[in-house]
Order: sequence, then C-alpha cells, then structure tokens
Amino acid sequence: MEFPNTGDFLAGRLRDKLSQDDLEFIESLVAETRQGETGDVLLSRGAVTEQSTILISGYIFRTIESDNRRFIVGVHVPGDFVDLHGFALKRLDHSIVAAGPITYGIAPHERLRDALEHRPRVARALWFATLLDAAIHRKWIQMLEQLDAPRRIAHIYCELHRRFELVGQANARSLRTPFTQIDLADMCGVSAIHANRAVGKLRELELAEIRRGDLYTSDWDALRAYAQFQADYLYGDGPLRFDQDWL
Amino acid sequence: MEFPNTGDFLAGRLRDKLSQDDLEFIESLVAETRQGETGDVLLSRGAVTEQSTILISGYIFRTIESDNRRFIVGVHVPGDFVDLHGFALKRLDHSIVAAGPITYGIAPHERLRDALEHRPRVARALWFATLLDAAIHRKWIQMLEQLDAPRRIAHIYCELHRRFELVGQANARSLRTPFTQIDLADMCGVSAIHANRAVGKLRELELAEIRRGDLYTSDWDALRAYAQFQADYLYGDGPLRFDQDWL
DNA sequence: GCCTGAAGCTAACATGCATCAGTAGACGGT
DNA sequence: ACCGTCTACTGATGCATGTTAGCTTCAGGC
Repeated sequence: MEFPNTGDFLAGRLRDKLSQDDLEFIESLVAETRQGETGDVLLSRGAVTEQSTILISGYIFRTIESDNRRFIVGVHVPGDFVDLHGFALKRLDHSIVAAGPITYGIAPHERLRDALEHRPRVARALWFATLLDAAIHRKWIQMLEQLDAPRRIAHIYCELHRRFELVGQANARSLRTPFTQIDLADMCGVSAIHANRAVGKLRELELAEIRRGDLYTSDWDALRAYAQFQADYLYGDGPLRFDQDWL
Repeated sequence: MEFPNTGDFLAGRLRDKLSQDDLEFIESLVAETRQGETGDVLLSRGAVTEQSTILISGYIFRTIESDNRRFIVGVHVPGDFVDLHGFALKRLDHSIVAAGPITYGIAPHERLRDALEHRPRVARALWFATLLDAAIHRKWIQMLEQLDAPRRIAHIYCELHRRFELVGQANARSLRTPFTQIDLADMCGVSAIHANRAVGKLRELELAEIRRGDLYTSDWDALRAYAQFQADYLYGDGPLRFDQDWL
C-alpha cells in the first residue's frame, strides 16, 4: 500500500462522534488526494480558494511572512481540516505550507456548501473543528506569554503527541517530525540559535533528546510537567468536553 | 438614556451583512441585559453554561489562570459575541472577565439552537464571528513572536481602535480603556514593571501618551507603523475579505 | 572520494526583560 | 484628616534572548 489508510484519518478527531452515514459523506467530500514536499505552499496568504484541504499524512504549518521573517502560528496533524476557515473568509490571513512530505485531500467548496445546507450534523462538526483550532490558538498565546524557550518547545511536542494520541497514532517513547531547529524557532518566537540552546537544555535536563526533529523521551510525564502541559484544551476527554448532544 | 442604544451594537460587525429580518432575529436572541464591574467573572473556566454573552458596552477579557498568574488571551469590544464557542464546547478552556464597567446581553442556548436549525444565514454569521476570533488569535500569536513590549502594547491599541472603527465608535485622537498597566502586562506576556517602561518608551518616542488606560495620540499612522499594524486580518475591507456571497 | 549546502552547534558580546527594592500619588473607608 | 491599598513609577542587578561570527556534521550530487 502506498498511502496510509486514508479513510481512517479523514475527520480524525470527529470520527467516533458522527454516524456512519455522515462519515461516508465527509469522505465523499474529498475529490482527490495529492502529495507535497517540504516548503510546498498549498495556499498563499491573500489568495482566493475554491477548495479546502484535509491533511492525511505529515505536518502542515500555518505561516505569516512579515519583515522578511517567517512566523509559524499553527501546526496541523493528520485528520485536520487545514483551511476550513478559507471557506467562509474567502482570502486567508496566512499561508498553508507543507512541513516535510505530506499527503492531503482536496474538498471543493461546492460540496462543502451542499453539506452545510443539508447536513446540519456535518455542519456542526465542521464548526467544531474550527473552534478547536481557536482553542489551540489561545493555548499558544498563553504559552508564549508564560513559558521560556525550552518549555515552549517541550509544550509543542507534548501537544502534538497528544493530538496524535487522539487520532490513534502516537508512539510510546518518541514523536517523529521533520522539523528543523529553525522551524522550532519560528514556532516559539525565538532565534534559531536560541532554539538550539533550548533543545540542548532539554537534553541536559535529560527530559528529551531531539534529533532532526524527532523527539525521544523515556518519561512523557516528566516532560509534560516541565512544560506545564495540561491536555484539557484539546477537548479530548476529562473536565473540558465538547457537547456530545449538540454535535 | 441609561444604556447606549442596544440595537446598534448587537451583531456589531455583522450588522450590515444581514437582512433586517435576520437582524431582528439576532436581537430577539437576547433575553435580558445586565451590567457588570471590573473583575466580575461572567463565566469561569470549566463551568457549564446554558447561555451566551453579547457585549454591549465596555471591554471583556478572556483569561487563563496558571501558576498563580493571570494570562489574557483575548479582548472583546462592544458588539462581540463573547462566548459563542461555549455553545459547542460546553465547558470553556478559559474565563470571561469584565475589564471595567460593562453592559451585556444574555442569549439562552435554546434560542441559539433554534437559530442554527432554521436560520442558515444566521448560523453562518455566528460561525463567521468565531472564525474572526480565531484570526485575531493568530495575529496575537504573531505579535508575541515578533514584537517587543512597546510594540505589543501599541499593536493592541491599534487593533482595538480599528475594531471600534468597524462598529462606528472610534475617536480620532484617542482610545478610552479602563486597562491598568498590569492588564497590559498580562496581555503582552511581560511583567508589570516592564509594561510601565514600555508605556514610558511610547511616550518618550512621542507616539502615544497612555494615562489610566486611555491612549492619546496625534498620529495614529505613526503608531501603526511603529507597531507594524496591518488591519487586514480583521477582515474589514481591502484585500482580505470574507465571502459576501457565502454569508 | 570529494564538493557543497543545509542543518546543528559553540562562543562572545549586546539588549530585552524579570526580579527585587523602594517611592509617590490617587482613591475609598473610617 | 488619616490610613491602607492599588496603581504608577524608578534604579540596580541578573537572567533570557538576540546578534554576529565561525565551526562541525551530515546527506546528496558529481
């Protein structure tokens, strides 16, 4: 098999919250699957789009260019609708860029429009997905306000690990990514040199070893405690939940 | 008149995008208006809610408490739906707190549910409002990654000034707020002492005078240039627009 | 095997910001 | 008028981070 089982990843988090019928409908939204490489720009800030993207494998960054620098304002994992907001906002305030090799699906907006008209549960699921993105944004804001560079990096890896868990793809002792230290720097709002120091500090504290983007740890709990990572904002389970009745 | 004209502020930004009928419907969502004072907690992180809040006058913070410190992850101005996401997420990942005296409306969730079922254009307007919040979150992330403290403070004031413009309430040479320097510090992720120095720097550069939260400037353009503020992410007009056809 | 470019890494110095300590003014309560 | 509290403000010191420069390591192309 060339690709991972596409069907399993579509609708990622929402998979077990929707009926079989609705799931099949969401899968039918994907008209085509494609592949991309590091740095491929799927959607450029300000461009008009008539389709939305669903990430099937790999990582995608949301980036903003300013002042000849790149700022990463979000990361997506398999199963995420990457640019659903482009459906309503028409032109995006940021770009969508592949971080490493990816596989992704294309959902034409006309099919989404149809879904919103005739499938209220699917419409709400799509809305929920964008609300979850906003909750993650808020946590990043807090992370940038509260944590120093080593903790920011640790927090990002803890978040991604949890998000992989939620779609059943997490490893027990590692998290594989194609991120360079420059990518980590642009996510944390620090210089590449300082990102390097931060990675070194995590190694020195024996909390995690990061090599070529891949993080290895023998103690996720210790790493999470160091980063003050609390997974509740991802609305996976526990005290913060989304409204099952509503969805 | 005791309160500002409530009708004008409800649905704020969306006012001229909706039909008279839909507008009246949105106004009918508000079952009751109330008033609050500095520090009043309208909704506490993790609490279950059966109603949503619409800000009519004043400012509201979205805050997260962690490590015995407070982090402000968002600010709302009159016309904003403050906790629409609480409708879908059930329990919020953050608290909703009055910043200064406020007037607000209460919209019971049952009426919102009804709107989503039977008023597709209203449903999309509500979705759009949450997407706009997310776009603002992303800009805050970039701001925290890119700017130093004086520029962050300037950026926040420029954003709020533009948001007031978009609902027709901006002053030409000032922006009145009840923010303390501690509030500014918690928005910018710096210490209160440093926020004080940042305010001093804006004064020294003759870009703005901030007294008891109120900002006075003779040159908004200079302030915007200093803060590298580009209003397009607020989707007011210009190259980034939302999809009028869709809405 | 060698070259090359990108990524990772290190050191030295400059700046942004936190922390601690303390003062001054505004305001409400008594 | 007095007192306490909150906010604004100032100076000194140390840590976090930026900047510049140069070095090493590794993978891929020739």
